[in-house]
Amino acid sequence: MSDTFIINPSFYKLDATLKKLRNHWQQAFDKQQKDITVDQWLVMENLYKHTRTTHKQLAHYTDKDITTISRILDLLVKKGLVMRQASSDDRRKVYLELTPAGVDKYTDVRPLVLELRRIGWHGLSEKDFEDLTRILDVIAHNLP
Amino acid sequence: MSDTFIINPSFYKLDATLKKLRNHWQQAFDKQQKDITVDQWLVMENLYKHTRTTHKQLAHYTDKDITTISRILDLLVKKGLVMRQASSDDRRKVYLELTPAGVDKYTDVRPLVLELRRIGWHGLSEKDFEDLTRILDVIAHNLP
DNA sequence: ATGAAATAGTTGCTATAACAACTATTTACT
DNA sequence: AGTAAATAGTTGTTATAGCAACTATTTCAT
Repeated sequence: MSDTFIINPSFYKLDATLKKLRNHWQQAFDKQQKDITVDQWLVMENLYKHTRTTHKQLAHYTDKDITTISRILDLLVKKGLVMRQASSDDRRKVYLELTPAGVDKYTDVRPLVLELRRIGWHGLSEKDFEDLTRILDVIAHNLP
Repeated sequence: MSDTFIINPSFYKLDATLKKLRNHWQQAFDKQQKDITVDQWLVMENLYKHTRTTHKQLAHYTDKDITTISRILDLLVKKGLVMRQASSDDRRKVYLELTPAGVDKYTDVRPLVLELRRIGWHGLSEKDFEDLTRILDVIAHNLP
């Protein structure tokens, strides 16, 4: 990689694209009155996929800080979409579960999310997807 | 783009990589006691490049919300790195300028930033850089 | 010339992000 | 057994992000 590219900002474009993507998703959520944020959706998606999950595991799945997970869950619990259940085998642990209302919310929002992904990838090939994945992996791997 | 890829989360990996990148930069800044955040650095870099800039222009350069710019500048002004100057031709406008201390900070931090970019791009080719740029542009262009 | 609309910037509010400090509990060591 | 270390989770604080509402000023329309 020559210095020409070192001169260019490296995370600026990533940041700008991600913000645009996130805002587009959020506006679509808001327009359809889903009453949920993009990150709350990401958390719920993982709770749907992984049952009997702890805060720590969820933080790993979503690549979020455990403190951030704790606060997002506060909001989801307040909305009645998620339940916290104290573990009996290890009393430090708290298991997380979507409530019936949470499952309803998931099935309600899911089609919109698939459509948004379709829009985001429009005009890109599978090779592009693989390249993007690989490049991001290399960047992440370059960091300790 | 087949449905296989639609199933995969689209912004999750972008978000995860960006967070890792940003944290690595921040930790490097902190370790060398640069006493500045990554986004504050991005703002200063643009103020160095573009003289007599307004808040609005700076928001455009950095792809940040003007309210975010307003608050980042509050911090930079408090640190004595940036000066706000009321415009005489249009009294709504405020011109921004690095103070001498701000220029010193810029020249102090700049080499570290170049090194961090070098690390981030390690193992990637110029073609990778071009592909990444193109793919991100297509994604951004897919959104209204 | 005057009122409406547009523009530049700030402030209030809520959400996400990261670090540090904290509580409670469990595991490991001797 | 008893203490130290590790682990799960919460809370406090600061920064960034975005929206809405606001002030002050300028431009536009008639």
